[in-house]
Amino acid sequence: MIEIQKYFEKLVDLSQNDWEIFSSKLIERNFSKNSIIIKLGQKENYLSFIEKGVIRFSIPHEFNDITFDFGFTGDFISAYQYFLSQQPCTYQIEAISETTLWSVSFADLQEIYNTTTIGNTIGRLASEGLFIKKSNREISFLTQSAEERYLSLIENDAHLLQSIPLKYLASYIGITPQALSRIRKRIS
Amino acid sequence: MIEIQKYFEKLVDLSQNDWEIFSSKLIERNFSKNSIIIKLGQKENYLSFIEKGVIRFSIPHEFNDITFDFGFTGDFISAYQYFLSQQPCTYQIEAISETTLWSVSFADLQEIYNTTTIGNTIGRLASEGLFIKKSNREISFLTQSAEERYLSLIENDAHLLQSIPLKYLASYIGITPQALSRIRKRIS
DNA sequence: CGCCGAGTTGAACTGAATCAAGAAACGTGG
DNA sequence: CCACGTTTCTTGATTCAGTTCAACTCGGCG
Repeated sequence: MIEIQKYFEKLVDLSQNDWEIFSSKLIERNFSKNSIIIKLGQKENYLSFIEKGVIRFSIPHEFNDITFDFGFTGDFISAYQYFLSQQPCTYQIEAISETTLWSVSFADLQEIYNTTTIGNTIGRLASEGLFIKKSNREISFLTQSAEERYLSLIENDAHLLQSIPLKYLASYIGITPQALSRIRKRIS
Repeated sequence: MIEIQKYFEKLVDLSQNDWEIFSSKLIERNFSKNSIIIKLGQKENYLSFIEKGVIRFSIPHEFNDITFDFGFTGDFISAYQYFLSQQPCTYQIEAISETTLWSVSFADLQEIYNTTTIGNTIGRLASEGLFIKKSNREISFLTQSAEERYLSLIENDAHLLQSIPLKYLASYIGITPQALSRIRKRIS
């Protein structure tokens, strides 16, 4: 439970009591490479913290699927709108590498909201962070070329991207694997 | 104050008391066509409801600016991440048509959170709605062509878009005004 | 060993950008 | 209320980034 504790220490002033309540609700979940964390049509019952690993979010589209997001060690992840609404997911989450998650269930999170002073802060930070991530991505689609999007991607997370197949990166950027292969060749 | 009351009646069960507290904090603000609601670099002090009008969000980019969002009658709007963080805005909000807003200040909203049972629901609905809007937009950039994005745009808000100059729509879709002009010609 | 999916490379094609010029609409001042 | 200048929209010609289809290579795995 090292990473998640570090995460909170950096962000908020967590009392011993609050941390004990919160951490007692955390469930460790392990996923092997290429296994599915949330299947299409399932309910999302967890808000999860990535202790270790890389995951991808995808939606089915025509014959392939489209990768629209990644999660790395130290990120909070969830099929968030479906977690909140408790409706079946229209997308899928899977582990790209060996992954360990600390997960809080929907019911336990409600309890945390009610019994700790930090609960609402956690919820707010989660949704705020997700919103900002999507906002930045919107701007990148409007202002950057595919090549520029690729460059800012590797600039931020160069080492993390080693483990991600090119075809997923291409999809995330919004181009075909062929086009990304040529971009890599051109800039190298 | 007709539209905003209708909005809440549809969504949540608002007690007479809560509504009185909430509505007593609402400030009416009027903007003429092409006037600026939030200037670049300003602090966003309000979460606002559009009683009537059309607004656009833009960021400066090279010589023009880029329109990345619109707000219509019945929407909640704010430079939300800057409202939350109380940092200076990196984008601008302006009225495209004659606009009336009902605005709650940051300080008053904190008070509403503390004194009404509905406060947190309002905050959650606001951020949830904003997150879902951005998520849908992300998918549209990954799965749709410019023409398809234009078609789904006019499908949803055909009448509202009459008042919006083509160049803003083009920018929002992610293409040049010339390209949108040609798309319109082709599909008409 | 042979197969299969992932990545690379090539050639033809296409949607959109860019540069440029003209037409239409819009607002402002006389 | 019209005349003028400015901005917005349209249209054309050219260029370019990325798609599509196809063939080939490479590495992992049964």
